[in-house]
Amino acid sequence: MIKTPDPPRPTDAELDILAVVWSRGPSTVRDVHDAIRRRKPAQYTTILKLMQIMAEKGLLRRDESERAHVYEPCRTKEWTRRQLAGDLLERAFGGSQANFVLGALSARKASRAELDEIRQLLDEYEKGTR
Amino acid sequence: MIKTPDPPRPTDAELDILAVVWSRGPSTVRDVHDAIRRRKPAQYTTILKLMQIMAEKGLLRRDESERAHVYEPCRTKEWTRRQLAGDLLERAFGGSQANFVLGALSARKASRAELDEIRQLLDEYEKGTR
DNA sequence: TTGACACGACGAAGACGTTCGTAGTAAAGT
DNA sequence: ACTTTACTACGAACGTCTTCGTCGTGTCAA
Repeated sequence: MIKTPDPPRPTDAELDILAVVWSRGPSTVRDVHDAIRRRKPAQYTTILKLMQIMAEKGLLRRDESERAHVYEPCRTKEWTRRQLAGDLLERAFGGSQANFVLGALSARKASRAELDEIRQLLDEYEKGTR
Repeated sequence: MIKTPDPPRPTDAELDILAVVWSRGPSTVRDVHDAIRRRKPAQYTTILKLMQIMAEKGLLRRDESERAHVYEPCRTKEWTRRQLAGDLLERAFGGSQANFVLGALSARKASRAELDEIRQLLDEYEKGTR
């Protein structure tokens, strides 16, 4: 059984691309380029090169059966988010989840609905680990 | 009134140094080097260079009145954590604080005490914004 | 068939991050 | 006085990230 090694933490530009693929599903370079272009100027070949590198790194996998290759993430959104959150949690928050949450709340004002959502999430989490 | 521009996001190596200064308070290069050395091999001049660069960037400020310069953060731990959390929140979690919290919880099992701490934090947060 | 177009491959440049060796200098010990 | 030690400063090397231009090739329409 082949154990694919964990891909490295995505860089900033790579995360932008992942965000597009997460929301769009399997995408071509053109799809991603069009999406990113809406928010900031970017050359097509820049996105292409990045996605090729991401495929090498194991962040994306690609289907070459069509002329325009179709890319999708190797790892789920949840897996990658967990890695990123865990990394920041350890490195900047000393592993304190409470401080981590406080960081998120102080970064941006949370709505009432959002707070309720978090509370519900905590309840379910506790239920699951009990 | 002079408005010092926000310093850039600290890099990985820079965050290691900030973590030391956060826990130790104002420190010399030697202090930081000794602390970091305990966890991984590092040359003294590597730490020195990094801290000099951090001072240029506005991440650290230094007091040169003593022979061994004393460094301290320009921004509070809380400010920097807020920046880092906010950055990751937007870029990897689409701004969803609930998903952000879920990421933290799934990265590492939370103890009962930690969950309670988070709940209390939510209550106080809501009280403060009401 | 030929021209316009879309696509992937590739190389290279420039910025940045990280590491370390060397040099210069002041202080402290012998 | 002289040597050793503890600092800072600096430059250089190396890798990584990001960006872009160019090339070759396949596709489609006139």
